[in-house]
Amino acid sequence: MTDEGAAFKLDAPLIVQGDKSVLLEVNNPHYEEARDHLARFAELEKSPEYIHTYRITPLSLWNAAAAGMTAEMIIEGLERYAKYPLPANVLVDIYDALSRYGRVRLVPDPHRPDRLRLVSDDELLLRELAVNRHLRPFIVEQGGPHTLLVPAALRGHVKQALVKAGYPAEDLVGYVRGEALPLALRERTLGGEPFVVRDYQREAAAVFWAGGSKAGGAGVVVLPCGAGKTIVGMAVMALAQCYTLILTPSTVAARQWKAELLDKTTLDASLIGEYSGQRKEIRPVTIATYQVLTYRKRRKKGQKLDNNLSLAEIFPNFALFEQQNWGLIIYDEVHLLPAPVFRITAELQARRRLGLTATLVREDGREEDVFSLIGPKKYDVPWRELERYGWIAPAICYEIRIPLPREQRLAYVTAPRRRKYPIAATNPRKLEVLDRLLAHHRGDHILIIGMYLEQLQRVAQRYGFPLITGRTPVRERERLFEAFRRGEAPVLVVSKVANFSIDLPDANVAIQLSGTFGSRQEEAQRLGRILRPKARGGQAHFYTLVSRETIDQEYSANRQRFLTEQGYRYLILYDHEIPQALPRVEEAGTAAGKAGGDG
DNA sequence: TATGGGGAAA
DNA sequence: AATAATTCCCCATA
Repeated sequence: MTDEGAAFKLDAPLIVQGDKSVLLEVNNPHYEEARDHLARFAELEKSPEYIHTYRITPLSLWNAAAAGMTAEMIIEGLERYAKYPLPANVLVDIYDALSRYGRVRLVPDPHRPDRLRLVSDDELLLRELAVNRHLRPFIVEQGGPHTLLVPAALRGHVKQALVKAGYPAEDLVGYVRGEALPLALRERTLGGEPFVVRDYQREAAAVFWAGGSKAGGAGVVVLPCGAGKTIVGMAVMALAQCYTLILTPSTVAARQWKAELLDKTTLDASLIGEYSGQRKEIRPVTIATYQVLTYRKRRKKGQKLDNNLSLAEIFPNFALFEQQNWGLIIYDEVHLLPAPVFRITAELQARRRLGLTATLVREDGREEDVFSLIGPKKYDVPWRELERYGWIAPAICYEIRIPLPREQRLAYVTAPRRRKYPIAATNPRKLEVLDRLLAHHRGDHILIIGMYLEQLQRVAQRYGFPLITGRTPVRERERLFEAFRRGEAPVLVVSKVANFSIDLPDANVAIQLSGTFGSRQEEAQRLGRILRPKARGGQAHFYTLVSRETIDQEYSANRQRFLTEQGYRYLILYDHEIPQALPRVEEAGTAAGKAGGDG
């Protein structure tokens, strides 16, 4: 740092621009501190090799405000890490956004249970909102100079409108208690291991719960993969002591929740139900999949539009929300929440809602709905905090660029658009690099992942590794996973077998031969779930092999962003640098990931 | 109660 | 935007 008060600090990592984008230098010694600060109030937009771009938006600032940040904290941090003085308009906009948060409050109307009062000290603001095009449809009447009256049933819709209008409300209407359900966290798991809730997990639960007050009870806890979001959920359940509905992205996740609840809480198995395609149990604690909820009756030929149908008619399983007096609804992986569940959530504003996720960014861009309908961000923890205590150890990610041999190159350039990707993805030179990576990682637990079955079959045959695809029966999968876990079959070739969730064993190396078109978001999440560092100290590695100068390489840009968002280091290497540029396996744990591979 | 086909999702 | 594989749901059949 140069002397204070100076206009330029050229060794600082950030450039804050007038359009509210923020550039962050990756190779700066203060990169990690600056990233941890930025991540609290800005969204990562792009993350190529050297410069990451973040964007400060009203929504990202409101989330920061909800999690307890002030404008001063945000600005102080920006000033600390910025090369140049902050543009004046950025300062103004930060103060402005933070001052807007909570300037209007939604409170009960003591005389009319069917009404809510939208109140503010700012008379003029209320007048403005009364005629605002988003909000106007919901206003029943003016209830005095500091009050607008809105229908209680439209609580969620009113909050959505207020976000659109630029004045997110603090919701102080309160919640129903729900049917009581006594439960506690256990001090030892079923296996007899001591079970201790980590400080940040306890704190996240406490901040969400806010002593049971109306100020708490709805919002999102953001924690990286592997940081124990389920435990935060259980800790909240232990505070709430009520019937709880848990929504998860898959049946496997649902069963993991059940196993965790049995393992770490005093709940008896008879109190926990699974509501999925296979089972329809409704118990005091019920775990349902998003998919079973969003199931629609097949439409008859004649009827095309759902216009005249109520939500409950379109989605018969939404009835679940009414079948118990739920006091708490937990939305696991809230960034994957399907759109129809937002619609029902708008009607459920009187129930406490906890969202759990590693990232607020959604691929469909509906972050606003998470904010207004589930709730704002209540808690997050900087990466380095978690890493320092060894709670998480994100893998190092390598993108290895491999030229396309002349023959395939020819086919590639002449192929129609839709044939290009398969040609690039199945580049035969990828197998040579794979050879070298396998040699480099001899003795490790390696997963080879791809999306073209033919390519995977070739790999499996070449080395005699077992192959698992969607068609592999569950029993067979389990047998192979078990062999993998025991080290009898240290390398497994897998197609994009289902979220990897079927109890896929931990690996410390994953090699992706061809990427998926699906959600990068999910891809990044999966990675967190499967890549655990070997024993203690050993670093986990993720390699993506892409064909150089093809759309294969283009597609990886998105993946990069999501991986960086989840806290992974991302390095780009070229095929001829393998394996020299890789950290040696024995010292991988200590080699801080700077493999030094610049093209 | 298990199995398989069809369809939708994302 | 496009793309391939896979899951999960329901329902029909045994």
